[in-house]
Amino acid sequence: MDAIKKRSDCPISCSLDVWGDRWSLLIIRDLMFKKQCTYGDFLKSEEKIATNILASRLQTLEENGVIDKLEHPDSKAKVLYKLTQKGIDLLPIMIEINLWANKYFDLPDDRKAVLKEVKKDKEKFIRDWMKELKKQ
Amino acid sequence: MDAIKKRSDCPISCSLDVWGDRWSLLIIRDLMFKKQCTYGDFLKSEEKIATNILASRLQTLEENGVIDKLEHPDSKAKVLYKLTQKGIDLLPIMIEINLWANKYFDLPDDRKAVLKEVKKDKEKFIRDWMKELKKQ
DNA sequence: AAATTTGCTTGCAATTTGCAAGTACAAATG
DNA sequence: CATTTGTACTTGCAAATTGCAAGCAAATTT
Repeated sequence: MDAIKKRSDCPISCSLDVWGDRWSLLIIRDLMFKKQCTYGDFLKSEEKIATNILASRLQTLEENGVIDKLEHPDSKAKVLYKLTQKGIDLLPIMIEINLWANKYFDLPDDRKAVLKEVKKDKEKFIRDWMKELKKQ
Repeated sequence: MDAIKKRSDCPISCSLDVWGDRWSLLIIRDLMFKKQCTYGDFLKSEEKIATNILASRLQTLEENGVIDKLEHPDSKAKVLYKLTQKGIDLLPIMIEINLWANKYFDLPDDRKAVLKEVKKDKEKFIRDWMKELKKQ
């Protein structure tokens, strides 16, 4: 549906064409924290994404190979969304966004605590978290 | 004009509220490569941003302290835009986006070459480039 | 069998985008 | 010094996107 409409060959531009809107990275964030989410999980997030926007973003992210849909083990009515390797590889970007935000916004204490950990050994943190995300 | 309409206290969400649209990071990219740009320079970029969108984004980025306007030494008709420290601090995010894009898109050769350099010593690359950006 | 949950889709008003044209001021040109 | 050109925007408007509310079909629970 959302055809591939590359604006240029610039890496930043290409990346933005995939996830450069106000919502996609929040979906990806949810999947990084929670590993797997249902449609309803995304709707429950703090930012209150509209259901039609969510459906549209999930489709685009899937079409671009960033996320995957899979059957829920408990119920055919539910759908599980998870990150692909391409999605998992966005983790370093996520971390850097967090670190930037930590410098320029006043974040909730629990977030600040995590970022303190990140700073101790960024490489290791990313490596460990990626391993976690790949587990399933 | 664009009032501060935070969707949540999440660092990703706060960051997206500042530069999370299809154009802002391209403006920031231009400033990272070229250090200083005029209004016309931005318009010349490959992605062909519309002039009204450009004006609106420059204003929002300035209001959020990411970029600064300054007088052009040669002419009062020209305006120079540059990154603030807050803008310069987006460099690690930019680098990670580049590295991700390098893994999943086929980039122009010159870009690939730079990223090969980056990978040799990411920390140093960022440090050196930041120093360059701070020079003026 | 009826009610509820789940993952969407549909309709529509409001906002945002994108294109084209216009404007005001500065600077260069003749 | 009058006119053209350059620079940084603004304005108008159609088209696309967003966001809210309601609807819907299949699966599950009661």
